[in-house]
Amino acid sequence: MITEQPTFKALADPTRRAILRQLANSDMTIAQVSNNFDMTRAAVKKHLTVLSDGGLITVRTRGRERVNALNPDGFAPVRDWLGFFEQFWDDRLTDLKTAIEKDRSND
Amino acid sequence: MITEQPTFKALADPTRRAILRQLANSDMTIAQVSNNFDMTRAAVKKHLTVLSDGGLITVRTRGRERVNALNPDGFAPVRDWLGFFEQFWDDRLTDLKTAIEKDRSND
DNA sequence: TTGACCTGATACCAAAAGGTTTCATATTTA
DNA sequence: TAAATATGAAACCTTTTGGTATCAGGTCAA
Repeated sequence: MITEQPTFKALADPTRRAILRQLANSDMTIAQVSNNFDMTRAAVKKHLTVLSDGGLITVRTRGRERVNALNPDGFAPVRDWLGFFEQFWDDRLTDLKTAIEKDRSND
Repeated sequence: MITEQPTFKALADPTRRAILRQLANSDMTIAQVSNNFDMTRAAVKKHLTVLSDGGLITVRTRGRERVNALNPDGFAPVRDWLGFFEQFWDDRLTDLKTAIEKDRSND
């Protein structure tokens, strides 16, 4: 609801996740990214816009080109969100352990 | 493309992520989950189906009720996917460090 | 058995998403 | 300057998505 929504939305599409993997290897212009997918440049451009909105990539201008680059920090919202659950499970395990210890002391 | 798509898709909706947080606290029937959201039971049921398809929750029958529970293992595909990028960045840092060391040895 | 209760499933709707086509604009470069 | 290159943006189309309303079926309790 806060600001994590654009990130999760950006990751929901398989084409966009594939683009991110491409960008992990090297920065690419829109045309370069387009060459790797079976769709028009306009469609790829839309995906790049969504990825940018989600903070997962950055775009810099180089002459008439736009160079897209992965933004490692953009993954933070997702990692944090997953972290909530992991923390939760850790706490649950701790509680379970405590309960067992307590039960043993009652023997 | 493999089997991670249903998981990412399930996480893309804010209502579904909210449901997961609810289920982190305790297992709930469809009716119980519905009480916490401003939409019909049918709509919530659809969301639960998507979450189940994504492997993020499990559903067990208890009489005439369906009890929905969080499935911790369901998050693995997302963690693994994120892991690829983290591994990648680690390698990049290692390469950078190596390059710097090599450069220094040339002084 | 008979209601009351919990859920499944279907039909239907409006809005969003993913694509394409087309045209305009900015940069290079011959 | 002119042509080629790289992109932005808008209009349009089809499918998916998130929701509702409605009805049928299984389960519990009096």
